[in-house]
Amino acid sequence: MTERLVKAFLKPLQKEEGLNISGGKRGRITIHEVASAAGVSISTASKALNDTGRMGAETRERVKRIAGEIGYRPNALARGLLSKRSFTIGLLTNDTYGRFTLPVMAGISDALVDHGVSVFLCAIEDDPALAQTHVDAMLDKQVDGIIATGKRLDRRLPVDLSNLHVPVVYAFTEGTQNSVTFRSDDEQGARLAVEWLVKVGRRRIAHITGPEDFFSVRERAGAYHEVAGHREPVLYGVWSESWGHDAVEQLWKRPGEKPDALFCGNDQIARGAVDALRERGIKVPQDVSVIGFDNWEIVAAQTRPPLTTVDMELKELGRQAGLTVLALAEGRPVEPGVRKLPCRLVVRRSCGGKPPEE
Amino acid sequence: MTERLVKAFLKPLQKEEGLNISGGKRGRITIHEVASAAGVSISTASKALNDTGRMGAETRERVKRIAGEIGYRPNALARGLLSKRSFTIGLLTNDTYGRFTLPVMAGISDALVDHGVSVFLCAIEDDPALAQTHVDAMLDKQVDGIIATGKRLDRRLPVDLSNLHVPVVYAFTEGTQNSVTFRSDDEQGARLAVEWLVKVGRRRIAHITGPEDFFSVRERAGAYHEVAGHREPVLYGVWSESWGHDAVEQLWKRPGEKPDALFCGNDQIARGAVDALRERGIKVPQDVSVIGFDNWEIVAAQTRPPLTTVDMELKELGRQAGLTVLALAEGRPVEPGVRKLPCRLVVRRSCGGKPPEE
DNA sequence: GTCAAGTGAGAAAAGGTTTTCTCATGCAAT
DNA sequence: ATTGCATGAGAAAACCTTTTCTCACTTGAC
Repeated sequence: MTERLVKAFLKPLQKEEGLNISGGKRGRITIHEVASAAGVSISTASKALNDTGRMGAETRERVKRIAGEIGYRPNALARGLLSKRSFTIGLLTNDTYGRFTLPVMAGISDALVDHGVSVFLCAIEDDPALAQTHVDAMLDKQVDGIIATGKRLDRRLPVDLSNLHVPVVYAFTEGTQNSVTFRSDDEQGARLAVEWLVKVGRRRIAHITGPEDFFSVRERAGAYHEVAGHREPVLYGVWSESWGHDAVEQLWKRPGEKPDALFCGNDQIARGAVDALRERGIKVPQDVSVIGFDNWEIVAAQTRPPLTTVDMELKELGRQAGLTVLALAEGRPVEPGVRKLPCRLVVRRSCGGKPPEE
Repeated sequence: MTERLVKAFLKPLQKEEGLNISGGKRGRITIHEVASAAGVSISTASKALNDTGRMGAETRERVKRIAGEIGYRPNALARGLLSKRSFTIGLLTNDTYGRFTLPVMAGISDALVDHGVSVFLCAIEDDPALAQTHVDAMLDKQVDGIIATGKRLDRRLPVDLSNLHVPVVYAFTEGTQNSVTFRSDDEQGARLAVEWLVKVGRRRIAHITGPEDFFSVRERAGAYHEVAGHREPVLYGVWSESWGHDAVEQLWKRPGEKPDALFCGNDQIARGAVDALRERGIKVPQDVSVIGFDNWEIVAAQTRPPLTTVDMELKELGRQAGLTVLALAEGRPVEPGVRKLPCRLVVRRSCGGKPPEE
């Protein structure tokens, strides 16, 4: 029974009987192997492979060819030790569900993979000690930079990143003085939504949204008032379907004319609202248009009818944050400040209207 | 205007005018600083800090104290170069939404952070070239191991990890011959679900589930038949709310007795089913019990009524995968094979019945 | 007073790479 | 025949640790 037990990194060269379980770094090929296989010194080999230094074209080619043939790959640890660049960055987040973090992460990764940069993901759940542990671990590993991200624009992560000796970029979370921060332009996004409702012919547009203490809630409400006027009330609540449901109940219980459109603070609220309308026999989008916010596919696309909503372009946000932290790591100049990225309207079926021409 | 531009890693010691944007690794304290501050050689300093070698207790204490005071932290790159351990592992996934990856990641991180291990997250979207790029980048960085995870138990990642010289563990994805694979015990989970329905008094239990080509679908259906018998049909479809909705329509359009319980293949299907039942005026859980699978909080908890469902304990799965890859990296013996982890019943309100005693 | 054993601490090598410096060769110009 | 210079390639240092080896000194025993 214990015969099948295996050990990784056995000292003696074990017979590989299909035991691909183990690994064992023994075999890793170094530049020494390349050099001796090509009959040159390691310095020449290094220069050949990096296209630096002076040497005969034939030598350079031969070294490169041989390196390729024997499958040489430079050890990033050794390289990083010397160059002070680990080609590694850290992504710190307190967003457990990954609603915001995942798209941001995808963008970062997308932007940096071509530069050979890998990303440490550290999920800290609003736990300062855990956060510090993760930050320390990353600093020890000589990350080239850190991107901090969260689930809310107006809150800080529970750890101080302001005096690190590596660059820090904030994405979708509150940054510090003199830092670079990327965020969505919620005002513009809200305007996009309300203008679309106007464009499809709605006039009595109500706004059902999240808790008023969210900065983005106030920004969106501000833009809503600007475009829609003050004819309909703003209903503040929580970020849940059931609040969307309840809010519709409230609105339809009031005397007087009912809204003909609902601008909802996120897709979950919108979904709750759509459900409540259906239960009242009100047709979406024929009788009432409903628009969401976030473009959380899993909610927006599965609602019946699928939700027209505002996408915060978090992937693009991540991409830019990634390129920025890379620029800082390479010592390129970057202007500090808050960068607002525009949102995008995603037209599905909950408002009526046709998608804008491509 | 350009005065505010900043450069990271400026050669000359720049005045820090609150420019916490830049970083600049200049200041990093090495063991040389510790040694000279303590008036000992670097070898003595190293031995003092690592509690190895022989030396006077007083010297050891002094070195440790001074290291703490000046904030010394060993460079993991240099350490890794020598020890062949980078205290870094890679998590490879093709699950874009993170539905399965995030809990697994949380478990891995949770288990390994205390060991000083950080995790590279690599999202490859079924793109073999991208996957290879990521794997190469991780190998170059000398990861101690790789965990492969996916969105489906019976599919491989689009990259061959079978002959790497680092250990590989599979979690929630199909592994290779002679590898270690962790997966949920879907059969046991399904049994848990159906037995619960029986326990709350249901007898005509239908099963609405995903595509039959999913291995886990067949496993769950098998367990369902075992417990519930063959009185009611199994409806195979897709993993969406609308399928859940449609399936209920189908079931209730048939002549004869209707089911008094629905065992759904995932929470989204369950949610669609609940919605369809409500539209028909059928009360959940009074008239019909509905149970889901996955315990995807965002769906299960927001459904009205909140869904009773089966949790696959993915975090625990991640934890075990993390500990296993660590064990392999350290050369400890691990038995290859597939490990099935038990699921857990999460009782909410969609079935009636009381949660089991704590 | 000599020897063996034990103690505290430092010197040096190793790990894999990049980079700077040095050296030898060959060739053209004087 | 000597000088000057361009060229190709290697030696060695550096990055930061850990670990092994060596050395000097003290102590106790004969």
